[in-house]
Amino acid sequence: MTKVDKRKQIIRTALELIAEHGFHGAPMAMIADRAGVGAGTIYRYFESKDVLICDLYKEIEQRVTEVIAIGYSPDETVRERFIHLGSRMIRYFIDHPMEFRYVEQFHNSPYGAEHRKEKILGIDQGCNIFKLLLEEGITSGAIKDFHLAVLFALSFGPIISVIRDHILGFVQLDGVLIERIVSACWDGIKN
Amino acid sequence: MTKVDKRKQIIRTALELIAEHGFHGAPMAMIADRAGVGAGTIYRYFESKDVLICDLYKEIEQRVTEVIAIGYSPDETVRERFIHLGSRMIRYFIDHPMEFRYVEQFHNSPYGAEHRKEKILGIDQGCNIFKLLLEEGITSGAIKDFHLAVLFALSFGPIISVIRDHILGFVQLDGVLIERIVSACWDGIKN
DNA sequence: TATTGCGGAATGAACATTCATTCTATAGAT
DNA sequence: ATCTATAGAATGAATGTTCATTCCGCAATA
Repeated sequence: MTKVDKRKQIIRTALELIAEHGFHGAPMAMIADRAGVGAGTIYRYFESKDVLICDLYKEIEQRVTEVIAIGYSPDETVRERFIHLGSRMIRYFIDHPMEFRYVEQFHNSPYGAEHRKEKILGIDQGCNIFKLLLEEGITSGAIKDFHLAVLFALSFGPIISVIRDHILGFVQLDGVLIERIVSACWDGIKN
Repeated sequence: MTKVDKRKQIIRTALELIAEHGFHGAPMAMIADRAGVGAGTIYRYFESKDVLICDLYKEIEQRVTEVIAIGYSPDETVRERFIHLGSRMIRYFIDHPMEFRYVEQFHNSPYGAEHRKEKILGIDQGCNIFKLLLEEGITSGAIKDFHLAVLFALSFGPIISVIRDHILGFVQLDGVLIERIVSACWDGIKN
């Protein structure tokens, strides 16, 4: 196995185990075992478990950002673009349920709090497109004049919730339903 | 200290420590210490840490259920009742931020998965009023005909999200804003 | 042969839980 | 009223377990 492969293998295994069993149900020894490497080897690629966890998060965040931006056209109406981003996000996480579960775990942990603080201060790349879109909507009068955090809550809150329900098997989402749901979110924020 | 007081003290301390530092940042020894009891004493009241954690959750759930039902009148319109429940829930958690953080931690943990499964099978007392209200809304045509899980997502998703933002200091919620937000949620689910 | 990467046993810290002991409060005896 | 016996509550040091991390000898490669 090459160096790059080994790193990938470790990251992939960590994702699987942590998504399924949580940070504390995924000991380094188990990750090493399932990844087919020695326990010590992980430390050649990641300084500590914390670093591994954070690096993995960053990788996922970047992948999501890239994917939801595909096919995004500034020429469309605010509503159309909102539906585009919302739908793509739901689709991405439905196709990558482990990444979703991982991200959720991350957000609800000490790492998440840290992460949020950084985001509110600096530039949050992850939601940048969304942010710009919502701001444009407020300015043009298409969207209710709420604080940005509230608009995020009204948009992402249901989306996250619905993805979780799908992954847990409570609902079965398909293309039509996804569109209807994102459209309902839009009804919540539109003027 | 009486027996009842001691139990209360242990539960209260567990709530504080776990809300702030997470399940794994709140060792039994620390809980005992801050509660002013011996480490072994906790085990006279709770069989294990797991039981303590679950009992505490149940207590919070019950308190919330009771409080949001106050002043609820079946005579009001579906919309009015929806606003009532949503607003009261936001208010309750704003007034009890530690309970909110605790509940969030609980939901995003192995306990939470277990809990969800039980809920979907049996009678979930916690959201029973909400459930009945939404079902009535669907029947009467006041609410969009979505799967119940989706309606829950559209209603609670933003509410949870917005409470968290308030507690973290991103937004400052007041009576007017709360009403506007819950009203926006209603716009999302109404027909 | 020298160098680099690897594995996995060894280490030590952190924790939940236990249990032998101490304390406390009540009841009965004097 | 005072003293003693007893049950049950409380205690916290000791235990055993579970990890993250380190370390050292081995193997592959150059």
